[in-house]
Amino acid sequence: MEPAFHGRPADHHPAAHHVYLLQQADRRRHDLGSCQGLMGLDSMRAPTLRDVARHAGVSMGTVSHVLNHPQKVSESTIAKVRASIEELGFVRDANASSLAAGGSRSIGLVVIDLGNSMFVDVARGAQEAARDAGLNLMLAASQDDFAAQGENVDFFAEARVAGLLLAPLQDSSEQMRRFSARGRPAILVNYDPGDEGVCCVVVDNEQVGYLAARHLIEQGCRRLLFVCGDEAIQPVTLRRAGLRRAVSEAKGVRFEEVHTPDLTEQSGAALAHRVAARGPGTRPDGIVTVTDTLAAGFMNAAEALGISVPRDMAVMGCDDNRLAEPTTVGLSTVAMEGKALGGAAIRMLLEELSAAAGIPHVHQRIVVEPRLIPRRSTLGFERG
Amino acid sequence: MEPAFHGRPADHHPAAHHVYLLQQADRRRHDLGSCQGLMGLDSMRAPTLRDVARHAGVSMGTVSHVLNHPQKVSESTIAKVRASIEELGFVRDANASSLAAGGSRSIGLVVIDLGNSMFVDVARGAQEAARDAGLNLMLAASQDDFAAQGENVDFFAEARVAGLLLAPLQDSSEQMRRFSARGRPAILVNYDPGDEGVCCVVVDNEQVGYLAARHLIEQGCRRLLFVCGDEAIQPVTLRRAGLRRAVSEAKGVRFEEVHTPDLTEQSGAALAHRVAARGPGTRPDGIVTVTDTLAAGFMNAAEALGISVPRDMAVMGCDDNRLAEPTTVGLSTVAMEGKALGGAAIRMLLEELSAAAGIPHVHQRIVVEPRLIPRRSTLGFERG
DNA sequence: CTGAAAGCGCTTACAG
DNA sequence: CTGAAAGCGCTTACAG
Repeated sequence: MEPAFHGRPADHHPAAHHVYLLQQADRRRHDLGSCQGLMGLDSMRAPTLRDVARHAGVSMGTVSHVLNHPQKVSESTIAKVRASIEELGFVRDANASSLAAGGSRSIGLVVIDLGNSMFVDVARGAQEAARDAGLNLMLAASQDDFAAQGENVDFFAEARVAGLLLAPLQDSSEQMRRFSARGRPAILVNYDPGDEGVCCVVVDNEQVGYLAARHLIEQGCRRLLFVCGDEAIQPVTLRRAGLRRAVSEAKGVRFEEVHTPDLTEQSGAALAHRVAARGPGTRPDGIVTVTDTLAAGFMNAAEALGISVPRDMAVMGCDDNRLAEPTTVGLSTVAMEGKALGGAAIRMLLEELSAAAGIPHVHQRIVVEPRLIPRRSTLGFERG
Repeated sequence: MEPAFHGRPADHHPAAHHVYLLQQADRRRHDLGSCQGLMGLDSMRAPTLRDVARHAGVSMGTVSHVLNHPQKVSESTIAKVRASIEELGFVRDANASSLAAGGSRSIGLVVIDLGNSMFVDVARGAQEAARDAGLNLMLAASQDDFAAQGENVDFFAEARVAGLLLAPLQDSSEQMRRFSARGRPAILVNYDPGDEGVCCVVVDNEQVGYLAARHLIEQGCRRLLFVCGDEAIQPVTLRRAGLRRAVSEAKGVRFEEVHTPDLTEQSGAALAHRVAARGPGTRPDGIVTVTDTLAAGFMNAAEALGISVPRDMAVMGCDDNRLAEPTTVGLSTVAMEGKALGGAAIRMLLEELSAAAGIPHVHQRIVVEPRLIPRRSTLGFERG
């Protein structure tokens, strides 16, 4: 068989293919013919706005107006210019455009990780709202790496985007400052900076913890275990506070806290071993992990260790992270409404962008309520 | 309580806050002081490369070299320039940079939808590979909208990215042509163009269907139902072919095909009603839906209609789409290895980019094998 | 190793 | 409504 680049086999209609190629070549030559003599153009050079202007017999300013302010141009001129654009296959250079105009219609979204469906939802919600507003949304994911997040923020700063949405897991004020120094607005998503210097859209993470613990208590659990992971992350701290509040409101509920080195499945699995080692009598009857990932690791390991969820023990996660490892039984959790977060963040940014023109902007803080999602991992628990 | 913009309450350390503000102001004045008299600068203007050059006492070319080709500059000059950059808070303008240099180090990824975890995985795999290669990856999601996909492709064409990754669901050659006209490489992900004009990285979708059907047959199913949705989408067509191949290899297996208007849960649920209406004797004992979404809709509706999965009927999806609605019982499926696709696509693009410098590039086609993931929805089936 | 200058492809006052 | 011209902030040969 011939190598692919020698041509297509006969049964692939080589003739039609050839004709097509010739048409392409013809067209190119024809399109640029009028200016070639004058300019000494390389016929392979991509057409610029100047080429369009010459082809249409108007000035560059007029072409630019057709592109950006068509209401300032007569119908007939618009038609003429559009035809030339079409014929030459002109694609404007957004870099030159932004440079000359001093800004772009794009906004950047930096998300810490796409491995948590919460952030995927934020991206989808933001994308939708941005499109509705006629803005371009560019997404950058940081693979759970704080340094990469900083590079992404810098990237958008260098790109001179109109505004930024940042969904971090920890204090990123330094990274944001670098961005905001240019005077462009930035909004925090799912992170509460705790002061009034920045707009933010957050989920009530204290309530997340509260709903989780209260649900377990309502299911009849009386010996709770909170699995808290690394405390440095804001959602973890807040959720823990909510867990405690739920316990303090109930009567006769004991609880203990365990800190895992991180929030991975592995840590969840390791915890299952520790719990199993305890012996049935002293084990907790309800577990809340601060993330679904931990819960998934725990449940999948517990099974093999002879702990049955939910019969022996109810388990709750937090996040409604559908990208966490699947569990044998549906995992009850508290959902974060990421789409709502993303949409609200875009609308907030739009407000700040339009406010930039004179009106003093007051930084806002929108709080979205979380939602309990009970599934089999807790609904099947029966107090023994 | 006072409104937030009147200032912070005393217990927030207002003094420290004030000091901080003053430091900021001082610094600004100091930094720009040296050039203000000469240039009549507005002290609020963001510093440019020219400002850095003056501040460091070198030419703009040298500053540019420090940024882009530090090996061409002496140690001492680099240090001097970097200090000025730091002190002025200079952030280079990527638009100007790309314009002058005639290209960027960014590559674009256009994904049809982030609601299918397959594409999230593609994005993550591509992100990782791009970062390893020192490239920036910009992601644009199209919300399952073909026109939006085209706009995203055009956006990257206008941004003059170095290359493009496109993960569509249908023939997008027209959109790609507009991009490639600039001579920049583009790679298709998860879509096979069927000719040699484009590089692509695809999953063997025929094999996806084959694995799904064979698995059901191995579980003992003898009356299969294929739920095919809209045939216009390439993966659907191929998977259906694979399903048929598996049946033709087996003995004594009957099958029928059903076409749903689309691939949504609602269609899956509607199908459950039709199947339930048939009466137990004539129902299929194994169902393959071409997407997990359809399967989820089916399963969740079937439950309420008195059909028990997997006892009465085994159900398989395709995609391993973890963003599909959760099902009461784990859904068996065939996974697409999106991360591998994304990573391979980036490496392919890098190859094409370096090949651009003279060596004729031969378009390639990488095929990734799918992977069967058996879960409860089929493993619990017992031939009745 | 460093500097002066042309130019990348647009946009936007400014005149007509 | 249209055109000529300055300028956006960089990079890159080209000389020194």
